[in-house]
Amino acid sequence: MPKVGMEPVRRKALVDAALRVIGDQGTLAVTMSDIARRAGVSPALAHHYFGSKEQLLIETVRSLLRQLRDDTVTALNVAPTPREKLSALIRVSFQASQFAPDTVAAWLAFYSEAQRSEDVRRFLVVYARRLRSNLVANLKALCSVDDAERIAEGAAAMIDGLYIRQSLRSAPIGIEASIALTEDYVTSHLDQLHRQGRAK
Amino acid sequence: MPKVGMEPVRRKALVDAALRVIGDQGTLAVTMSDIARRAGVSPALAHHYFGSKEQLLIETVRSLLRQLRDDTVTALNVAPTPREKLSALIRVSFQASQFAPDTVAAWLAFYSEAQRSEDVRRFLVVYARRLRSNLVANLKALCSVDDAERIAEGAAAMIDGLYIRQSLRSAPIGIEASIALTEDYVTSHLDQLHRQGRAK
DNA sequence: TATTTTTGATTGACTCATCAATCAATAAAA
DNA sequence: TTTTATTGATTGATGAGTCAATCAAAAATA
Repeated sequence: MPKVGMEPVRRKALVDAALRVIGDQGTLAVTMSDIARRAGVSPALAHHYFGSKEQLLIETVRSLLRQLRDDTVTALNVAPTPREKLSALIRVSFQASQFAPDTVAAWLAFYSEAQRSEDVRRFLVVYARRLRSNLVANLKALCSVDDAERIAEGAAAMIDGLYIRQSLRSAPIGIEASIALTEDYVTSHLDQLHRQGRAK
Repeated sequence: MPKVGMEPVRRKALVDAALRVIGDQGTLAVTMSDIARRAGVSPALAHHYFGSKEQLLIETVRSLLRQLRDDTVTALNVAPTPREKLSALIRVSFQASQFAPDTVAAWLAFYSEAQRSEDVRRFLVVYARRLRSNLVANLKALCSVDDAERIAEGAAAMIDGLYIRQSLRSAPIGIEASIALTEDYVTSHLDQLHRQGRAK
């Protein structure tokens, strides 16, 4: 069995397994055994490569965020105009992979963990800032900085809120409806500024 | 010490203590000992009255929701017109007691727990439905049912989203700003319908 | 009124299970 | 042979839940 060069393979397998287990159980209170079993290795190996559960969890948030960032960069590159970039940002937030019940559950778990772990909190703050600044940057092309910041704040809140409500699975809102609602928010506010002669 | 009729006193003290400890630590993974200590009794007594940790936690969500419901009823009674009732609903959501960091942390923890506990989930679904139906009921007086449902969905999402973002304490949005953003959302959409002649 | 009995309140000590973390041992490649 | 990968076995800590025993108020009885 033992082959050389397994480290990166195992690390990735363990991080992926962690995300799946966390999504499944909807909590960070999963055991190293659960994660290791899902990754097909022994718990001891997980400790060997990550040192501690905390560290594995941190790598897991990091990985989730990296995925989202990469998707965002790609989507932004494809969209030509500021207005289309705004739509792209919204679409990426609700894309299937992000909006799947398991992923939503994992996000929620990380938000909760951020109350305790300064490291996890820092990562989530980075995500919040990035979304906000992407929105502001493109809104600025369409209205004043002040208005851009206000609209960005609202849109970001609406995106996060739709996630939370998705997590309850009571009246599943659906990807399309979520996108429409957020698009509508942005459009409606930009239109309003337009009528008031405050748009660019 | 032992006096008769302590049961209701202890139950309340324990539920209150649970909420405080959960808010403090930002997680439901608190020990019965922590809760009992905060309530000034032994862990055994907590078990005696609630049977299990799960049950104490359920009573705690129930209590949080009851508080919110009572505040909502009061606020709605004071507001005379539908439009003012809408403002009242928004204001209650962000009132100081609900928006305090500890309370926000507790809400988040419960949302996360809802992924596991069907009981907790049910309570949160009730909250979500109640907010939605209160919003719809008053919006219906101002626009069509379809529009009312759409706007209610958006406003509810925005409220929940502002909570989440509050929990990160990165760029604290503040009570006033949160209320303004949500008010703005409702006003702006109602105005839009008005211009399109779709308002009542 | 004085005494006994009953009952609710309360806890310390204990059990049992779980889990993160460690480590010594093994196996395969280099 | 040295290094890397891997695990089974073990440990130490923690925490939920149980239980038998204690204490004092209240109720019943004399």
